[in-house]
Amino acid sequence: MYDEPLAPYSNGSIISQLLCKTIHSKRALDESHFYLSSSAAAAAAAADSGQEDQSSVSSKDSTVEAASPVGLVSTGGSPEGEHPINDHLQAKRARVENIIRVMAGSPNGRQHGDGERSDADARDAREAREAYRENKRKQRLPQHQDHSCAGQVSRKAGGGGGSENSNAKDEECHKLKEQLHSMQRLLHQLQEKFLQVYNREDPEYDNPDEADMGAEHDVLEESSELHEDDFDRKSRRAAADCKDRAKATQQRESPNLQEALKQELSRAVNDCVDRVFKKASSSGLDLSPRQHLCSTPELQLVDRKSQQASSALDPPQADDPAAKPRSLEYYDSSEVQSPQDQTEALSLVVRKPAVTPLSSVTPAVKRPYPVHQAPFQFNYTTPLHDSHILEHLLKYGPHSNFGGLSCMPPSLDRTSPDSVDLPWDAIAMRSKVTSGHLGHHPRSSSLGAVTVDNLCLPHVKIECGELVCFLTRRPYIQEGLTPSHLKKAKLMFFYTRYPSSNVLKTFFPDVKFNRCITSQLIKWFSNFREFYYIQMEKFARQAILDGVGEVKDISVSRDSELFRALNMHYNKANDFHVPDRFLEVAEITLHEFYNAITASKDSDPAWKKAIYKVICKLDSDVPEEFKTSSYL
DNA sequence: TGCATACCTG
DNA sequence: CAGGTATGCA
Repeated sequence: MYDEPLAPYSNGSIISQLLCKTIHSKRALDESHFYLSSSAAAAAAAADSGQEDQSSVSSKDSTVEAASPVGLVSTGGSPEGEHPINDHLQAKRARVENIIRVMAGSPNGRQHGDGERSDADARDAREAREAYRENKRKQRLPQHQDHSCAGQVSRKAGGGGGSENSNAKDEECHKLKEQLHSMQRLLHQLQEKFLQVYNREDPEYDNPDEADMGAEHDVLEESSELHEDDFDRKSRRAAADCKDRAKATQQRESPNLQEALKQELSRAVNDCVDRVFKKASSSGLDLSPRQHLCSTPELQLVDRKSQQASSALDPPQADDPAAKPRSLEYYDSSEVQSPQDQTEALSLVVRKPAVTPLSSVTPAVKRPYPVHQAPFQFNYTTPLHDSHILEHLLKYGPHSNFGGLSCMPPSLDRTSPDSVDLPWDAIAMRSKVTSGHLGHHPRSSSLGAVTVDNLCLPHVKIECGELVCFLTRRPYIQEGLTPSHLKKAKLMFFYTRYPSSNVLKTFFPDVKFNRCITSQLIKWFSNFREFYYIQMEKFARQAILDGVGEVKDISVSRDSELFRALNMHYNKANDFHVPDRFLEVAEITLHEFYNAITASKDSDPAWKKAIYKVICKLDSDVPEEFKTSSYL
């Protein structure tokens, strides 16, 4: 949808085009306040939005705005309107692109120049932008305001240009505005992230809510030689700098804005990279990306299926329907067998010798990133394009990646054979352990999401809720019972109606048993029995009502109504073959009820107890397969 | 008493 | 299915 309107500006990336075309109109948009905190912004925005179509007295920004198809200078709104300022804008374009490149990879991450930016790059940028906007659309309520604003500008433009020739033009204008919005959001997010970078460098977070987000803080803190006051001063100064610069640039010309952006972004990124590496190296951490981030089975799987690598390794926006189920399988199959190993789960996380060269892991990478690249690059050993990385950065910020890195154990047992393929779980758990405050923290889900996303697990697109679910219910030893456990219990009921606590512990090895959990499990089976016996009594009475004269005339087969009722209850998905023995037991139970009822024993309040006593002896052994939770 | 289970209810 | 209550046993 963006191709068409941008076609006339095809010699640059979309980012360039957008910047070139519309960066000066930013103040007409609702997010203009991003650059400043004073009323000047509102005034400027109001002035722009209210007058730009009526007067040419507006600032230079408005002049540039005119370069867009809706402007005054270029009457027809043709692209030619740009030419008078081409050099100027191209210089800015190059700088801003450089900013993005700096963020997307290391300064030397890009190996080709601006002129080599391909259509693919532009496409990636567009996709990233779209995906980003898509994400934000769900997160931001005031989003519709953006659209209305854009719509206003668009309409306004049509009238101001005096050219009513086209809905098409309006449409294009509208699209451009939307794109501009996206870009501005991107920039907005960029600045926010970098402000956060500085803020979080403060060992004493001002905002405790973000404490768990700053897992890197733990790392930095350990070996930090900087005095707390230094951090404090620095962060404050940086924040103030940003605001001042933004304000200043708002009031001055756009080159300054870009310069400010460039400087802030570059400085923040570089600073963080340096610091992380410095601290990491001084504390003996191995931040080699391959060791930590490319050793998941998913990636290896992808490696084997290199043809599908690009799609499979696409960042989260590439929805892979099979992704989550597969992840769950990995999880389930990788559980530890012994509850005692629980504390060892940490060591299960990232291991796999992972000496695989980066290039072999990511065969699609055309320009492999150096090892000493920007931190967020660490987490992308996948053939991501800059735009993807940018998106990632915008979504989670460099800190997020630092957080992910810092979640990595200081010393990994890379030779550990029981490499577990569930980095997110493991990481989450480690985070819980190392940072100690992940547990029920409201922001824990964010960290989890970030961590997940940083681990080269593009297929692991986990919603916050799901992640919380994971974090709370399934480290390697289960602390709570899940629907899967319930299902398993139900299937076990086909074998045992009265499982002992030992049996339960044996067949739920991934559950950390405590009094509560045990009670819950026992309660489950109690409920199962309850339903079972209710059905038995019901069908027994029905048989009697139906005139069945003899017990032997009562049988239970897979076609029986009774069996269907039971199967529906315990094996709803009907994906489990109910053992014949269960049919036998059911038939016996039915007979017991029939006999008792026909013998009028049901007048005794405790008449069922005798039946229970019989049935409880009919339990069979639960198959060994049930011991593996992956059986589910 | 404390625990386990059955029974009842929502 | 879980919570609450009742019952029975050691």
